[in-house]
Amino acid sequence: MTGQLATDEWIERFPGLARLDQQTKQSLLSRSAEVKAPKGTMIFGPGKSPENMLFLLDGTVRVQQTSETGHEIVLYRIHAGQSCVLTTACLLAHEEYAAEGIAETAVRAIAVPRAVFDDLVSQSKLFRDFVFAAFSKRITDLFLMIDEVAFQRLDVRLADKLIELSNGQDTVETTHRKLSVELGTAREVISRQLQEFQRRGWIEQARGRVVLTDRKQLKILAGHNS
Amino acid sequence: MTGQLATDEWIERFPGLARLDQQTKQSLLSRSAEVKAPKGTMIFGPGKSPENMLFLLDGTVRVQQTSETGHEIVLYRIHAGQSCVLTTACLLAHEEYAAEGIAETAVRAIAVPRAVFDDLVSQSKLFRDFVFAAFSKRITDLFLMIDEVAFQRLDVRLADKLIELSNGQDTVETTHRKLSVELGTAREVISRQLQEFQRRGWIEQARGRVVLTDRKQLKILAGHNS
DNA sequence: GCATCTCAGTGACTATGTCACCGACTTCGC
DNA sequence: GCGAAGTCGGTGACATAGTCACTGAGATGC
Repeated sequence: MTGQLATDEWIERFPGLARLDQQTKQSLLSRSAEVKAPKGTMIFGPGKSPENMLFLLDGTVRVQQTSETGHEIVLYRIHAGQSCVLTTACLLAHEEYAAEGIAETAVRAIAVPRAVFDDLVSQSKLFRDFVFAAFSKRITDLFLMIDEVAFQRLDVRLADKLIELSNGQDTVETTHRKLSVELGTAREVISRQLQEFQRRGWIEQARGRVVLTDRKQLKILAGHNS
Repeated sequence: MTGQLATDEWIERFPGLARLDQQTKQSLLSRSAEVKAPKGTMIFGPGKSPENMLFLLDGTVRVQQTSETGHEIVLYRIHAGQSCVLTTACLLAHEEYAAEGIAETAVRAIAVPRAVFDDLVSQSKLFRDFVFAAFSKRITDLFLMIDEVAFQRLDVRLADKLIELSNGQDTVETTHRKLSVELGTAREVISRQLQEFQRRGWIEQARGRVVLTDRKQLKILAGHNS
C-alpha cells in the first residue's frame, strides 16, 4: 500500500467524515499530508504547539499532564480512527498546551494544516458537526474523569483500567509505576492493591506484567455489569 | 435601559466579538433574543438540553455534576461577559449533558439559536476564533481542575476557594456543605479544615458564613504568591 | 410552640497518599 | 563477564482524607 493509496482512502475510515460531499473530500485530500512518528515521539507538548490537526490512521497517542509537584496523570488517548480536536482548538486559539501528547506506539496520521481546517469548518456543515461532536465527546469524557478521580474508589478504578488496558487479552504489559500514572495515584498504592487482587486470585504478577486470571471478578468490581 | 438599548450594545461587552464586522454583528443582533431567569433556575441539565448558545450579560451560572453515588462537584462557572460554549458543543452534537447549569444569581443573557450559531461559525473567521478560543480555555481549565482534584492538598484548595469566593470581600456567605461541593469532598472534612484555619486565627465562623480575618496567610497557603 | 429541617461538631474507623528504605532484576559500557 | 547505574516492586510507619453514625443548636413553618 503506497502513501497515495492510503491518501485516497483514509477519509472513509472516519465515520464523521465519510458523508462529506466530494468537493470537501477532495479539498481535504489535496491539502493534507501523511506523517509518521516512531513510538515515544512527543507529538505536542509545552513549548511544542501543534501546527496541524491530526487524523490518526494507525497507533495511539497518549495525552498526559505533569503537575508542578511532579505528579503525572493520563488524561485520555487518541486511537486510530479518531482525530485530535484539542490540538486544533489550541492551535487555533494560539494557546499553550498544559498537556503533552506522546506516541504510545508508532503512529501514522494525516496532518491537516491550520488554514485548511479553518476553511473546512467554514465551508462544510458536516465537517463542523464532526468537529463539534468530537469536542463534545472529549469534554463529557473529561467530566467523567473528574467524577472518577474525585469520587471513585481506587480498587474500582484499577480493576476498570486493567480491563481497559488488557484490550481483551489476558496479559497486560505494564509496570506499577505506569498504572499509577494512569490513575493519578502513587506507585505504592498500586502495588498494594495489585497484591490484594492477587490474594483474591484475580491476577498473577510478574515484573512488568499483570495477567488477568479472573476477568469476571474484575469486571464485577469495576461495575461493568455486562 | 430598555431591552432594545441593551441589544444594541451587548456585543461590545464581549472582547472576542467587538471586532466582528458590521454585517456579522447585525446578523447576531437581529437573530438573537434577550432572556432572563431568576436565581436557582436550571439553565440546562439532564433531560433539558439547551436550545441556544448563551452570552451572559448579568449574573453567574454554576455548572456542576452529580455522580452515581450522589456526590456533587462544581465544574466551573460562567460569569457575565462570558459565553456558554459547552452548551453549544452539546447542542450541535445533539449529545446529552452529564452536567447541569444553575443560575447562581438572577441572570440576563442573549440567546443565540443553534442555526444562527452555525451560520456565524461558517461565515466569520473572527467568530470562529472566538468560539475555539472559548473551547480551548474551558478545556485547559478542566485539565487544571483534574490536576488539582488528583494532586492538590485539601487545605490548599480550600484556602484558594475561600479567596476566590470572597471576591475581595471579607465575608463569604456559604455553608460547609456548599464548600464541600465546590471541592468535591465531604462536609466533615471541610468542617475540620475550617476549624484548623480558625485555630490559626485566619478565619472566623458563623452559621452560614466564613469571615476571612487573615487573607494574607490564606493566600500564602493557596500558593498565591502575589 | 412544636415538628421538621438545615447546619455544624465529633469520635471511630477505613482508604489513600507520602516517605524512607530495601533487595532483585536489567541494561549498559568496558 | 562484570560492575555501575537504573528500573521495578515490596514494606512499615505515618499523614491526610473520606465515611459512618450520631449529637445538639439554630431556622422555618404550620
